[in-house]
Parts: sequence; C-alpha cells; structure tokens
Amino acid sequence: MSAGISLDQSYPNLFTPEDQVFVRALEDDPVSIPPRHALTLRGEPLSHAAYLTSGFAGRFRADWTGRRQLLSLHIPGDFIDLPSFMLFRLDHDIDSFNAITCARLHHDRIAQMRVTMPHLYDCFWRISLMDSAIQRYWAFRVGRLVGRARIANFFAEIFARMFARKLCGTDGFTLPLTQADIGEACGMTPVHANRMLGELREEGTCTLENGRLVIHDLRLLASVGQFEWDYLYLPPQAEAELADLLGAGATRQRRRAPAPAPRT
Amino acid sequence: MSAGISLDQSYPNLFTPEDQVFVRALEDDPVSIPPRHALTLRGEPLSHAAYLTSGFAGRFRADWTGRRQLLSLHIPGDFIDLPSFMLFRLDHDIDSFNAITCARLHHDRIAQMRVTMPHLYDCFWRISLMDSAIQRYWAFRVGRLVGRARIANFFAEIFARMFARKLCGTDGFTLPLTQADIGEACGMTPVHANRMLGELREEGTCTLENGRLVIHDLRLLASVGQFEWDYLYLPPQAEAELADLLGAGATRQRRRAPAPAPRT
DNA sequence: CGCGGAGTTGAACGCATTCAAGTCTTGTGG
DNA sequence: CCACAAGACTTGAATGCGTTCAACTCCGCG
Repeated sequence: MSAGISLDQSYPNLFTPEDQVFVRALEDDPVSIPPRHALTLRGEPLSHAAYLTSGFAGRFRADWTGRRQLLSLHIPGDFIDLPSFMLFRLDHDIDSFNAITCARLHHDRIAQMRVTMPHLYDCFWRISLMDSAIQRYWAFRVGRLVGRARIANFFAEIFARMFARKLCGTDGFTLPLTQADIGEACGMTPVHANRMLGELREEGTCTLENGRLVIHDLRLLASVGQFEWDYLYLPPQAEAELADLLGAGATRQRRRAPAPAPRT
Repeated sequence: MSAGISLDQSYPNLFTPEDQVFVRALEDDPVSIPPRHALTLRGEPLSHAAYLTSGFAGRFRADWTGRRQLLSLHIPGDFIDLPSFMLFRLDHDIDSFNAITCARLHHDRIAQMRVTMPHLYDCFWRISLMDSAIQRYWAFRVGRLVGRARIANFFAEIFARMFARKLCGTDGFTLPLTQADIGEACGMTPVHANRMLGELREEGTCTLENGRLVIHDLRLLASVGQFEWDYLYLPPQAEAELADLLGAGATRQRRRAPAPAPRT
C-alpha cells in the first residue's frame, strides 16, 4: 500500500491548495484490487467515484463473440469512473491490469461540493472531459492508423501522460500489459500485435518487455505514431517539454487531403 | 430557418420546466452555417456552447497525410461543443454536413447557472458525459467490428438516437452523408464503404440513397451491427421501445471469449 | 454541352487474421 | 530439485478482408 499519487500531482495547476485539502478529507476507505480483476461491471449501479493511487486499469467493451476492445487505459492519478457520478451506471467494464489501489469519493460528497467548493466541483467536470478527449482520440487511432502506427501512437500517449505526471523519465516506463492486451487496445489480434512490436523493436523505436516499455528513440516513436498531444490538455509547461522531447509534431492542416495518400 | 428542436425534446426527463424556460432566455443569436462548412477549428478559443436546432454536423481529426476520421456525428438537438465550456478550446474540427442552424449559450451564462440553476448546471455536465459515452463506443465500433458490421452498427446508432428524439419513424431517416463520409466515419476507404453498403442493400438490410437511409429490416440491421444501446443513456421508455424494435440484443457476457471466435 | 461530384465495378496487391506448432518463463506440487 | 502445467511470446504458411488504382456510369448544374 504505497502512499500513492495525489490529485494535485495528477492535475497540476488545476486544484487550489484548499481544493486539495478539502478533497482529501472527503475520501472514503481506499480499496485494493488484485491483478486482472474486475473493478466494476457494465450497468452496475455505483455509489462512489474512484481514482487510482497506484497501478493500471482499463475500460473494456466486448462484442457478441466475447472479444474485447480496450476503450481507455488508466494510469496512477486517473479518475476511473467519474462519469458514474452523473450517469449512475457505466456502459463498460473496468478491470485492473496489475495490483491497484484507489481512493474513493462518495457521490453524495461530490454533490455537496457544488455549493461548498464550486471551483473544485468544476475541476471534476473538467477532469471528466479531459478523460473523454483521450477516449475520443482512441477512435482516431484505431480508425485511421495502420498497425505499427497504432501501437506507436498508443505508447506515445501513455508516455506523454506518465511523463506529464512525473511518473517516468524519457527512457521508458512501467506498462503491465501483455501483447494480447496491446492487441485489445489497438484493435488487432495478439499475433499481429506481436509482429508489429517486433518491427518497432527491429527499427530501434521501443521494446516491450517484462511489464515495462523501454523507449529507444522517443522522436521516432512519436513520428511513427503520428502523435500529437493537444487533446491531453496538459499544462503549458508540460506541453513545452513534450514538444521539446517529441519534436514539433505535424504542422496543422485542414480539409481533405489534396492527394489522398495511402493509409499510414 | 425552421423553429427547430428544443432542448427539452432532445433530452426528455432531464430538464425541469423551469430549466427549459431559463435556458431559452439565455440563448444568444442563433447562427446558420452552410453545408460542408467548418463550424470550429481545432485549438481555436471558444466563447459559446452551441446546440443544433437543425441539420447534421460532425467532429473530425486528421492524420498527417490529411485523411480524416469522423469522431462523432451530431443530429438535431445535440450539443456540439459543450466541452469547450470547461476546456476553452477543442481538440478536433467540427464541420457541417448539410445546412445547419444552432442556438448558442455564452460560457459566462452557463457559469452563472451553477448558483442560480444548479440542477440545470448538472444537466449540462450530464449531457456532456452522455455525448462522451457515444464517442467512446465509436472506438469499440471501429476497433472490434468488421466492415459491414461497422456500418450497420453506425446506422443503428443514428437510428436509435433519431428515434429516441422522435425525429424519425422505423422506416428510415434523413442522413446527409456521402459514401466517402461513411468511410471516414467507419475507418475505411470510400470504395470499401461502397461495397459494404452494396452488401447491406443486397441482403435486405438498408439502402442509403439521396441523403436518406431507408431501413428495410431493423432487427437485421441491429444484429448485423451487433448493436446495443445501453451506452446512449436513453430514458426507460425509449429503451423499452428500442428493445421492442431491435430485438433483445445480446445477452451480457463477461471475460475473454472461451473460444476466440473469428472477428465478425 | 461539358464539367465535377458521387457512385460503381474489376483486378492486383498487401496488410492483417487464422491456424498451428513451437519456445521460453514462471509457478506449483511431487 | 525436478516435472509439469499454464501463460506469454514467437514464428511460418495459407487465407481473406480491405486498399489501391483505374476506368466507367450517372446525375445535376452552369
């Protein structure tokens, strides 16, 4: 049971010191969940909103044959089911990847914040929308990019989020996902995920081994994945650091492609 | 400039009559946008939140070659950029499909609602999350389903949303999308979209013609698309009607597939 | 009458899936 | 300490879904 990451560390520049103290006081008993275990099931009524203080979790939705699509990956510091405060039930399952601990806020206490701590209340809305933006970008990733780029883009995002939260350096980070998980995240078979990871390794981009992603060439990772990070809504300082590390990104372009280039 | 759909019609059971009157009074000048025109650009600072009173619009994100992925399709009654209230800028472009009109609420006025109309303020948060759930499901669609199922699932969703809002009957609805648009929505080339639409037509599921989707067999459409609608967070009555029209849907199943069936 | 956008179709190619057979690692029990 | 089972990872070969390229039709519009 590590001390864990605080909300203030997770979302710098968002909370006031008073917010931080206040929200700490509202937390109910923390919970621990073993690896590869369900946190919440689709449709189940929820009474608390939880955020990860350690470990990784993901949201899943399965097709009628039982094959799962990973819809989001949550890293330490993320709220994992904040939408349940407004929607009461979720439309997907949430599972842990490794062992996790989370702090919990009862919905009623969040509701009281609307009057007592309006700024904090707004922060929660804002956080839920930042989370949604990440999930929206997920559709772009699996819809528009080819296999290798999908995985590189996925890795680049997780790096950016971990790095912005100071949970890792530039050389890699803990990532307790199997190749089958990568497949579920990026909409491909485990076998194909394996081959694409092999290519990324061969070309000197990155290596996934023993629950850790080792990054060999950060700029290459970002460019193979066509990664941009505006959708993460990071504080200006973190954005600047990322621009420095990952390269300028693409220059912005509008409208349909002049010459519809082959899918990359 | 038609009278257009009201928020109350769009989200039945959500607003109180007072909410409805109040929000109407806050609306700024409505705007009209011509077909195939940009509403907002990625990164642009916004001062208003708009909702569609008529017409269709979509959110897009392009890869580095300029090819676009449709991230969401907005039908009359949808808020299209409500997240901008909390995030100030958007991470994607918004374009019209046909001619649209929208009502606008200044961010400052929404902010004032937090004290004056707390219930209404919460409704806006809730609406933004219902919208997010739709966009999250988009990742499932393009990540897990094969071509024909992707399109059928997409059509089934639009039908469900239009029908729940009483904007169409069971025989079809206005859908001002080209086959190229369908391709951008479902993550495939226009050519392949054409072939898949041909199959759906041949097998008696539905026909897309002249900016209208004609539904020949609603249950078939839903089953080909493996469509479920829990993620739409519709009022109970609409859910019951849909269950009646579309069939029971799949019985819920958890965990990985016992025998990993081929991708459908 | 000619242009452009949307839709359609055929054929070749290639990315991704499927099936299958392996290796390697890890943890468990004899 | 070793045998064994289970899961993760790897690799090859065949198949097939989707893309690409290209040509052609249809239709509305200037």
